[in-house]
Amino acid sequence: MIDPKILRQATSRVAANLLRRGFQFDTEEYLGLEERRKHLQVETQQLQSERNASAKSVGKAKAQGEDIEPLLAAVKNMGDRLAASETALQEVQTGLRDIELGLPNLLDDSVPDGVDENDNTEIRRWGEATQFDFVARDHVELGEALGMLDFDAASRISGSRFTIVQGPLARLQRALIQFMLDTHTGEHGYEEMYVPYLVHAEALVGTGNLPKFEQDLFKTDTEIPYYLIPTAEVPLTNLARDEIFEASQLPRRLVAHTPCFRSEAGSYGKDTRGILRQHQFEKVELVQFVEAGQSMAALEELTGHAEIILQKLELPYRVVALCAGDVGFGSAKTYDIEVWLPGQDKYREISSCSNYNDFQARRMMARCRNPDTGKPELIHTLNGSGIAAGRALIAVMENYQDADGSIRVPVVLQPYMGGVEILAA
RNA sequence: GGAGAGAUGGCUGAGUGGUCGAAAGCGCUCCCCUGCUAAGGGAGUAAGGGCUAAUACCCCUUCGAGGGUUCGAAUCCCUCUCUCUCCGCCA
Repeated sequence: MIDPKILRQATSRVAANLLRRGFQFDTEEYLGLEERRKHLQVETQQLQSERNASAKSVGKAKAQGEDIEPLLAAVKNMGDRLAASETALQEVQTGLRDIELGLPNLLDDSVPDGVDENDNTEIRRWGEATQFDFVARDHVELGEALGMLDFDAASRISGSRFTIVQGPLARLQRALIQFMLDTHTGEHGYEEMYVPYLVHAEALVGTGNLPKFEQDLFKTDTEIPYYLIPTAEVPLTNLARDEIFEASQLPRRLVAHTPCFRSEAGSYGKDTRGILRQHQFEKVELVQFVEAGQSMAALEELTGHAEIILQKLELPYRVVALCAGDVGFGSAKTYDIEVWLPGQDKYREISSCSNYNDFQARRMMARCRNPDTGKPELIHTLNGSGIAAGRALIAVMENYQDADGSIRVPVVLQPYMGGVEILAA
């Protein structure tokens, strides 16, 4: 959520910023409601104040044994006026909140202009696109030939966009996850967390997934609905909900491995081959809580933490800064890390690192006590994939393939593979 | 799944219709005293919001959440959620 104060004091500036995303902010509607809100709120609070004063005087008179009937008569109609005013106010406030919850975050000034992924800016590259002296196979071909990826079985069990990973390849995915967790906890100062995979709606409102993106989520039809998490960002970031941290507790760095569940509504026909885009995939997620003012530096740092995973795996990648039109709803600035996939002969997203500044913090009341003023202030939240394990598995398969279709195990993963160095049929 | 108890400020814990946003203690902050790794005295110490140039006044809201009764609700009524204890079941 954008700071309501900024919203009402600098409405046109906000609208101009959001327009960079291609988002049309109806300022007329907003300002109209805001004007009504102000009027109604002042009026309601005035009536409440009168109500309180008269109730107090009734109590006082009664305590002194005076006749309270005249007093009661005097305030008789006040209740109705107050109730009407309160109802009207609440309606307007609900309307305003709906608008505010639907507004994307303000973009940071450093975000490049552009409308879609074609306008993203490459920041840096690491490594050289892998070359083979044979025709590179993609992970589907490799996995099926090895007998370690089974799409038919998965579709019989669950339908499309699911996969069965078998044997050593399943272990390789687990090795990737273990390796990532160990690296982030051991070398980057993150605390490992185990978190719920089912959350209630409020948690998703906090991160910005609701109310706008319900169609992307899986939802249970239990009496109290649960949503399957689309990313560990949701439970991890919500750990800051209603908290007031001491400055000494920040920055707080959290990491969790979870499965992620996405309905992929609206992505029909896109990436239908292989395990690139699944309803269920494994991911190691990084989240940071930092003081306002620290978040841009933290974004660089967090992105670096994700990059190191790829460097240690010796997988070539590039980092791109998402352009204004491609930055996600709640993010102020996002870097994507794209790994080289020989099977597709291009770079594909394997991590997305975002600075949400106070956007999520405001929705979930996540604060930190300013040591100078003693007052609570909103923290900034960041998150990034560190990294997507399913896609990392693809990247390892395709970059480490040999002419005979076998797959070498990256050196850093070998300790996690019980000495296995090659996956072969 | 069955039975019972509970949910109050950073913590413990009073408060069953009227100056209660809330006693007391602990903790914390500041000041005073004190020649010693301590004790004593005093003051202060919730969050959100409105108004505003203002982090100044003033005002509103909040005692798990949501409704209701009332001139007035932490206190009474209803619904829900969560926590704890016991029984059953279970990984």
